[in-house]
Amino acid sequence: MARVLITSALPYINGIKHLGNLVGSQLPSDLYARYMRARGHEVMFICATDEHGTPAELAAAKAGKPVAEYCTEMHEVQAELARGFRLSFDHFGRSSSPENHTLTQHLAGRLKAAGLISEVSEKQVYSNADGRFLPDRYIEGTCPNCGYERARGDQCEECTKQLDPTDLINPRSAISGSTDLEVRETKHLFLRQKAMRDQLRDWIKSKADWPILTTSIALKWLDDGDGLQDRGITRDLDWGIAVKDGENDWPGMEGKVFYVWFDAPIEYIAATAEWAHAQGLGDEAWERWWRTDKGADDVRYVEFMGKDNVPFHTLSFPATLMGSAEPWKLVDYIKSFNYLNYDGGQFSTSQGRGVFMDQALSILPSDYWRWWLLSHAPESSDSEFTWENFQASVNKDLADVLGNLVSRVTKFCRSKFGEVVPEGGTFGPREEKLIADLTEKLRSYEQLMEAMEVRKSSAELRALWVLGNEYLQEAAPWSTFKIDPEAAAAQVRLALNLIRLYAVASQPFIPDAAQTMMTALGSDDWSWPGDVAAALATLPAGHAFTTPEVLFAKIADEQREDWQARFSGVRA
RNA sequence: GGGCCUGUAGCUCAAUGGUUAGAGCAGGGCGCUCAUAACGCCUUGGUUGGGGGUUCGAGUCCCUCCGGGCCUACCA
Repeated sequence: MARVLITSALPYINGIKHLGNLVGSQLPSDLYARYMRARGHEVMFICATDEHGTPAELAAAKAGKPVAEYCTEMHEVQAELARGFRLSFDHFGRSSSPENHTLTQHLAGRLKAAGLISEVSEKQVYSNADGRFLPDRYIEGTCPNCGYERARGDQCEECTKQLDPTDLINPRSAISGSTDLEVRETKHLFLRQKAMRDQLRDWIKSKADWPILTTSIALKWLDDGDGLQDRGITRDLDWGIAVKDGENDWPGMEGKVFYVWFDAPIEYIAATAEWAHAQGLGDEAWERWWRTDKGADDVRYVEFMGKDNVPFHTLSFPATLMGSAEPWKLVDYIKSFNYLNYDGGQFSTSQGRGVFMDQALSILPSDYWRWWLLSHAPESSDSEFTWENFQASVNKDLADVLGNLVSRVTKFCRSKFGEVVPEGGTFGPREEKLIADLTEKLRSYEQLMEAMEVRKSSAELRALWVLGNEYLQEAAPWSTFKIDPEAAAAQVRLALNLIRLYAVASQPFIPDAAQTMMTALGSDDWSWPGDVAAALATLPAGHAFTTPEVLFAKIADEQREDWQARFSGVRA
């Protein structure tokens, strides 16, 4: 048994996430966590809401609520949706937790002691009307290059020229529209990543098994242009983790907070501490996952994220942990994803385009979404959601191939033998062949799941289901029954046991349907089918079962058209 | 501008430089009747975006052109 630490990129707090966010980190990490648990490994699966930063403050202001209250509410909303999608986090924390405050301040203090923090005075735009410093992209104005009137302070989206906010003609606040702006001097802390460049490069180069998407992004940041730059890790905001040197004040940094990208990854660790404390356990309970001097030596740590998060997880966060000179557990494998597009364009939280998690659950059970999203995960390139593809895939894979198999086996048994596993008969060459085929496919499935090959795993699982239909067609117990009822009994006994095997194997993808199958069979035996022949003898003759309702109702054309129309515009 | 990824059947995707480029869906044919008109078997369908090159051999490596996407450090 191994110990596996799994983290999903933290969803930002400012609203309900769309399906593109879900498939990029939370869902595949859940798939992996469920599979690892199913194989008997000890798993710690961590996620949290990322609650700091300017967008959180603005979203709270828009909602007319204090930011702390807004975050508490949105955290609960996101937690409820996570439960709705059956995301099996051991803990779903909050980056605003006391644990994260303590740990972030502690690590900053360690970095300072190691000489890896520099103080830099710089000029930033301050908006008197908004009462805050404005990040570059929250300043709008006319592009001096192309004349586009809604250019942002960091870059003109029209001509793609990179800008400085002071370049803009007629600059104004993107928040309030106010032109009462001024440039003020402010002091910030920088993480001296430049000083750690060689150390980081050596570390990344040692990760030869990482996806190319992950390493190419990291190496580009390390070596592009002038190479890796120091990164500002503080901001002039009210909401966040106060800048401190461990438990001590940091002279000159009063009223400032750490930048969210400094404290967000630290929350992976802090959330594990939150978990320990919530369980009434001591610090050693979480330290054995994160401190190599306290038991984390044998932990395998895997991170899941969308490609936009890669620089922070390959550079800043490792630099933070390495630079602390404390024995923190570093990531062993980073699984990164491309983007899921929606019907010809991008999903967009800010524009309300696409299907959001709450809407998805309001029209169909989570298994439908889990199956489609995972079997179409954007691994090698961006992928696209269309309602036609969703309907076709779900109907064929879930309703026809798996659902109907469960239906035909249980109903046939009920009509000929009653709702008990039938007795008598023996297995012949056909059954031997089935067991051999199942074993081969199952072993392949295990390898793919181990390797986090999400789409390929789903295809292999589906192939496993297909074997059941092929067997039934060949064995044809409905014909056998007429001339040799005992032989038919053996065939049906095998088929019923096959359903249990499918429940176990499918559980990481479609947990609810798997539970329904298991419950219908009157079993609670989730042991992994290491030996397929033995697994197919789990339910003995005479064991009672119930015939389940339709496992997956098909999506009708009218439903699809209705949803297509309903989700064609932007969210209200 | 620079960098990275990507382009394979109508659609979604596979294929350590090595037989005749494969699956699923969709289309066509046959079979079955237990089942959610489901399932099984067979089958049509490709100048691997264009062009050039390296090689005994290229979807794969190199050059170039065309299309799609992402990143480019103060959104997170």
